Amino acid sequence: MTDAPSGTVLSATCPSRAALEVVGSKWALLIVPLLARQPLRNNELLRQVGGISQKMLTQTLRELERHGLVQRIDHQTVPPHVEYQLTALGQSLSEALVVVDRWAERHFAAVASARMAFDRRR
Amino acid sequence: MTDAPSGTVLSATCPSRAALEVVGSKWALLIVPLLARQPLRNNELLRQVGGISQKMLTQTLRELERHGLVQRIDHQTVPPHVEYQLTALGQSLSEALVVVDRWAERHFAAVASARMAFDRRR
DNA sequence: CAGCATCCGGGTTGATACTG
DNA sequence: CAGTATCAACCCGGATGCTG
Repeated sequence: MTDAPSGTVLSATCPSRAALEVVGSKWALLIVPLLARQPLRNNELLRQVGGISQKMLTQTLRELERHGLVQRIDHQTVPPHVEYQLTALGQSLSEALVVVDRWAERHFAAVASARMAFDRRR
Repeated sequence: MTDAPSGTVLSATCPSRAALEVVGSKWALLIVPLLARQPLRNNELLRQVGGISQKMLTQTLRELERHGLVQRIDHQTVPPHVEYQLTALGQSLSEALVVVDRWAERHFAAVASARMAFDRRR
């Protein structure tokens, strides 16, 4: 990402930026809350997160792992048994996301109707 | 988006999904908190949000407006003077986002070092 | 079961130029 | 100042097929 030319401010500041990248991912937003409940395996995630492809799942999980939010636990058995669970850092994030989730649930209707009203007048 | 085949659950549920789209936008996450402080004009946003292009800015603002989060105020003057400010709905969202922002600021270092450690072992 | 490699179509983004 | 239009580049993400 091109770094902010001077004049950029506060919440748009570099530090938050980097961490916000994590949140920017549509799928991460869905996966983290799921894992907050309990560790899950690849296939379970595949099922529970509707509409995600195997590719995107692995990709997102890797990214979450990379950012220290998720821990990959390979039980080293045949057939393979791998579990994903949140790290302490991941859990702290999930607590923040819960707030957003709650907002989404509470205000979903308002957003939907705003959108319909807006689209109608176009 | 292909809708979730049965078996999908809770936070991955339709309602949250739709509202989460708003949050999914990288730029919205930066713009909303900025507007929470005070209404801003196009150019001010362009400056304060580092790295965004005019196109993306307009596009994101339209989307936020469409979702009922931002209100566009055209003062009908020459030269043009347009301000963007959060609606009540937008402000309620910003409160949720503040939590995420705070998380980002607080845990930025941890994320960064996790990433470096991860990348090193590749 | 978990996951990688590959191909590839389409949506998203940036650059540039132009309008009111 | 605020914004649109256009075009090309790029990357995302799905589908498929294969491995341990």
